[in-house]
Amino acid sequence: MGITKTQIFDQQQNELAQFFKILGHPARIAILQYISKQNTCICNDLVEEIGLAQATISQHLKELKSIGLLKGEIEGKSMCYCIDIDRWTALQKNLNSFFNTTKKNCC
Amino acid sequence: MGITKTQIFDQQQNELAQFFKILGHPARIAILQYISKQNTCICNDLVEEIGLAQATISQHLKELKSIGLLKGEIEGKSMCYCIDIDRWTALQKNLNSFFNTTKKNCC
DNA sequence: TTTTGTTATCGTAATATTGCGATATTATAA
DNA sequence: TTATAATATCGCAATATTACGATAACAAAA
Repeated sequence: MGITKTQIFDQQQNELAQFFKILGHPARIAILQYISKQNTCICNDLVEEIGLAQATISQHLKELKSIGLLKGEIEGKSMCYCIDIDRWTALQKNLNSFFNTTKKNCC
Repeated sequence: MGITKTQIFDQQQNELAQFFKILGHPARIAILQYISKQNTCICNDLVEEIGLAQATISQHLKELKSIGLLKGEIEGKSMCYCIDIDRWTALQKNLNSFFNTTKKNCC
């Protein structure tokens, strides 16, 4: 066992859970917060700023990219990772929609 | 390794990540959605509705309770699990605050 | 008191995540 | 071309999560 039974849930539930899951790590929260403070972002900065190994940071960036929250552009010999505003806003809207439609009380 | 280095992040980052993490499972999303549709909630219903074993559902409920999203009241010989509206609203506000303060673009 | 129904907890197996060193890749600089 | 610097990927070890059967706990009904 141990495998999440995604097949018994619908696409909306799986997608929503996936977004939440990716955001559910303090390093990834910290990365997003740090990037949003900068005008440009280089991974190397993050290694010093966050305090995790370069390989680990790279992995977290990859996951944030996987849900479209970050987009990376090659800039010289380093990478410029940026928050994708359109995606960011869409995600926020999505989450709020979940919160607003799922809150009726019962007892 | 494999242990998340919570000590290198601040409380706000860890808490936020914890909320996201708990919401990051389709079964827990489905549970919240189902509860919000009902007027009362009994765990037994959930087992049939969601399609996971009773022990598994109970575990997911426990996690949702751990961040205060659900409160359970004993009602006869079954449990009435409800969404805690105050907590729910506070959490939504919290997440929106994160989204609003963390979105400046760079490139 | 005994039975019955409901939920919680324990123990365990399967899988996923986290983190890092080592190494590959890629682009500029020398 | 050969360094050099930045980022990505691989492989692995440690830990966490997911799921479930078995069983405990507990309250109402018989």
